[in-house]
Amino acid sequence: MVRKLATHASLSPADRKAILSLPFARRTADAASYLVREGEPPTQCAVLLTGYAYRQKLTDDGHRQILSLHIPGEALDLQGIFLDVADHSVLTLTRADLAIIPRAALRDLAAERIGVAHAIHISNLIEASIFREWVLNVGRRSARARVAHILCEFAVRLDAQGLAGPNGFELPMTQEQLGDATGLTAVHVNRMLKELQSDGLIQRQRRFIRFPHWDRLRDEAGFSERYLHLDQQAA
Amino acid sequence: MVRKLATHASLSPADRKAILSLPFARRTADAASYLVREGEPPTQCAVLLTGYAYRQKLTDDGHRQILSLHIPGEALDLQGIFLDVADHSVLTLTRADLAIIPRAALRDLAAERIGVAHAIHISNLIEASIFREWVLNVGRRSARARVAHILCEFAVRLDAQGLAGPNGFELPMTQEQLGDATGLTAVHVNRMLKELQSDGLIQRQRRFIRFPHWDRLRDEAGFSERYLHLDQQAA
DNA sequence: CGTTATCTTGACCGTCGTCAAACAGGGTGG
DNA sequence: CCACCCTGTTTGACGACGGTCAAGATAACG
Repeated sequence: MVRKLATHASLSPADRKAILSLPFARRTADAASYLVREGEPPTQCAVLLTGYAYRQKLTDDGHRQILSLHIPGEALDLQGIFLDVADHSVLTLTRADLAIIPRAALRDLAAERIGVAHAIHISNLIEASIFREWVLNVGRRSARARVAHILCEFAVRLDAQGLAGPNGFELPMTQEQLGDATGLTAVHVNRMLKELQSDGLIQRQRRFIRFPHWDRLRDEAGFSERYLHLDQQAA
Repeated sequence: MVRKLATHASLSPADRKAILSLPFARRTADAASYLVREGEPPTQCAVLLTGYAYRQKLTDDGHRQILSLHIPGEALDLQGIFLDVADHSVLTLTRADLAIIPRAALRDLAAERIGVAHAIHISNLIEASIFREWVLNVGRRSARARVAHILCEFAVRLDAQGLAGPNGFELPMTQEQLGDATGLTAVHVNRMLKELQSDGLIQRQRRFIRFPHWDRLRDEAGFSERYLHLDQQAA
């Protein structure tokens, strides 16, 4: 369960054993519960065993921006290990099973085993790359392309984790949340989804999404998976 | 000159010597010259001795988004060291003096000296935090607040590097570039600058900016310097 | 000086936000 | 099993923020 932690980006020889023998506590969290709170010092790192999560920031007048999405198997606060105060919050999107690892244990492990530290570093770098893509998405793309783009990213990442159904996936978020992730309002997200649907680029039933013409959607979104660094070499 | 590389975020004992004895080549680059090109494998890391730089990404229909700004003393491609292919480009904003360090040398040093690797890691984490703030800025703030915010960030970072004049600074970018950084058009950036000016929040003469009421501007921008992690502890 | 990039301003327009109401689904309790 | 409610989705009318286009003004630069 914890083994997916770092294999994503970088191989570790028998560092794996050390990771697997980290102390952890299992916990189940309801949907919409805080795992990290902006402004507080992080004390732990959670690994998503099941369920989804996201990060957010608020403007001082209360507008929310979602910064990233997290799918099962991902570690959630790998940068909080090394930063003294959280600059954003992390919340569950759905009910989720977590493995909670104390921050100190991870720090110690990283200090001892350079392979582990490196794997964490790579993972953080890839996340940073995703933030950069989101700056572009929210800053320079049309509403339609933004929505298409986030669907593409989600689909490709699910697929990379081996979680994608053969012909679609369940999108675990409301249109309100989709709006906060794309810098739009829920109403306008709805308009775009309907538009993509009536143009035949996606099919929906409830929150289950299907892509009849993946390549056309990809084009609309201007999506290129380069930024996900999926084939990043092991170090 | 290279010593500023990592001291920003984390102390290194006599790792400093190792950093200072890295091989490097000095080079002067004109304004608007590419240092890293999206899609290519990075081969080097440049440290900005003088001059300014920025990172950018393009949509497939040619719109540009600026992702971050870099001021003298900062290392420019500290994540390219560990990623196999660049997901964005890095360019100079002005004429700049650079110290070019081969990628392999830095990798080797990081592999040998865990303190150096850690310092690079922290630096990358802080950059990631800045990307997150930019997602928020571009996604959820009004045009006026976006422009105010980028001015605040630039001022505070200059000040942290000891480069701020007592009462203002030279903004080394055109309004077009300011637009690409904030997700706006140059025309609208101009409108916002004039508005901020006539409201007395900034003073300008040419590209030199002054802040008569720093706290009011800060409020307008919704700026909090937490995300810059300026007082991040040494590890 | 002339040439070019940048800044500035105005008029107009479109994308997207706002407000509000109707509608669907999924639980819960009677 | 059905009323009820709550959250989320859908739709329409309207308005505003910011984009577009174009022209003129101001530097910088050779």
